[in-house]
Amino acid sequence: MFAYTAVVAPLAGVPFILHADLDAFYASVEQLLDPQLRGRPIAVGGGVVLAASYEAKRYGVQGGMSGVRARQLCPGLTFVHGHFSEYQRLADEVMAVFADFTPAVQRISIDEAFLDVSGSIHLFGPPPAIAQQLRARVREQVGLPVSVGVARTKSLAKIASQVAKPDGMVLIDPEHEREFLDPLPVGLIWGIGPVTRQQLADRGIHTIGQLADSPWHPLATAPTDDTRRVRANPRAGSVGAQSAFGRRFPTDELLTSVLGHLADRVAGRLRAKQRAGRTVTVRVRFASMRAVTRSRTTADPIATNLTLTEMALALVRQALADASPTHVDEHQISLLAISVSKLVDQPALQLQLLGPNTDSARWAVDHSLDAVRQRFGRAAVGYAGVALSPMRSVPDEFRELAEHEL
DNA sequence: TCTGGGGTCCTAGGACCC
DNA sequence: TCTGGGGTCCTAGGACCC
Repeated sequence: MFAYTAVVAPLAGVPFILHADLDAFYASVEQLLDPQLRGRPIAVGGGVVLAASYEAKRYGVQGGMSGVRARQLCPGLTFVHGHFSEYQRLADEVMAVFADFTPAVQRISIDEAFLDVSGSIHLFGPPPAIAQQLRARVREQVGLPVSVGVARTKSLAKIASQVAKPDGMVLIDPEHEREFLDPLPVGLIWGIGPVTRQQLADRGIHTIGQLADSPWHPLATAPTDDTRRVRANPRAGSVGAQSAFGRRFPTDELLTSVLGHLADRVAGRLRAKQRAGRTVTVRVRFASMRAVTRSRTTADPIATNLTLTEMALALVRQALADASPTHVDEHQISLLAISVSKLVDQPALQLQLLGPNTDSARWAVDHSLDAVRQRFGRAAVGYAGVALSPMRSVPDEFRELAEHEL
């Protein structure tokens, strides 16, 4: 790992952004909770690897990989069950530490955040010193390793934190950005994934410097041109849920049971935050892995299980009817998803004032079920016709960690 | 052994209005 | 009969991120 150690004199008007990223977060928490796991290759999960420790990553084990494949790559791998509520609690503690350094904290997932520290310099010193204090406090107070990138823009800070991993700090000096970036692989740029990386590689472009000097430069906004601000607590623009279930024929039983379950999750989250949405989108993935989407926008916002289920069912049937499978693998489907967007606030009071239309009656029913669940737990009331889904590949607690604030 | 689940953003075409 | 251009909303697909 290399770092610019020169302390940068704060340039007037130059913003300083930190990107702080907890290292192998779930796996690090498991190693924190159980000292016997420290220094060993571990994976959280079972059938699917949800997270891997650095010791396991060295063998090529990655999140999303099947457990079988992971064991092939790393025979000494230890699987542990996740302590999901601990992940949330410890990550929240880390964010609280961040907030001690600046109010301008934008959390972008459970385990990483941007901080604008431009206004904190007079309190804590130059940005690299702030980054090191922050890392030390997270280590002492929470016990977890965190890597931090320091730079003039969000994109640059994000690149810097990746270079800093594991457990390091990297500053990109605003006066030497190109020198720093040029030798790095293009894949480090936020927004350049496997597809774009391959397209660039086909044209002989592998480094950021080569990209900057090429005609394809506009493919991605240059990290140095990034003007996005650190925004505290942006609200989610959509809510969704999906379920993968291997290959199955799209029978009425399958569609109603899976869509009912998904609609229950999505609409329940909307009601819990007094929100509703006007656009319903479904996604159908065939056994061939080809996926299609169908969406519909309504005049009235939706937040009830039954209305959402009905709309989703109609859209999925439409998608299946349009498909006319030419491929044998498109007679069966492997995933269904529901997403609701164009969200609006919908306080309960406001809904009651709308009068006794169908959806407000449904809303009242759902709302009382929500109340029962709040008191006695989710399992207390099953959705009509939906026993607990027999094909859940990932625990609900894990799903909840990925949910964004509505 | 086929490849989980939560999101965001961008593009492009068509409908519709002025 | 044929013709313009701008703006907004909706739909579908896809890349990407954690």
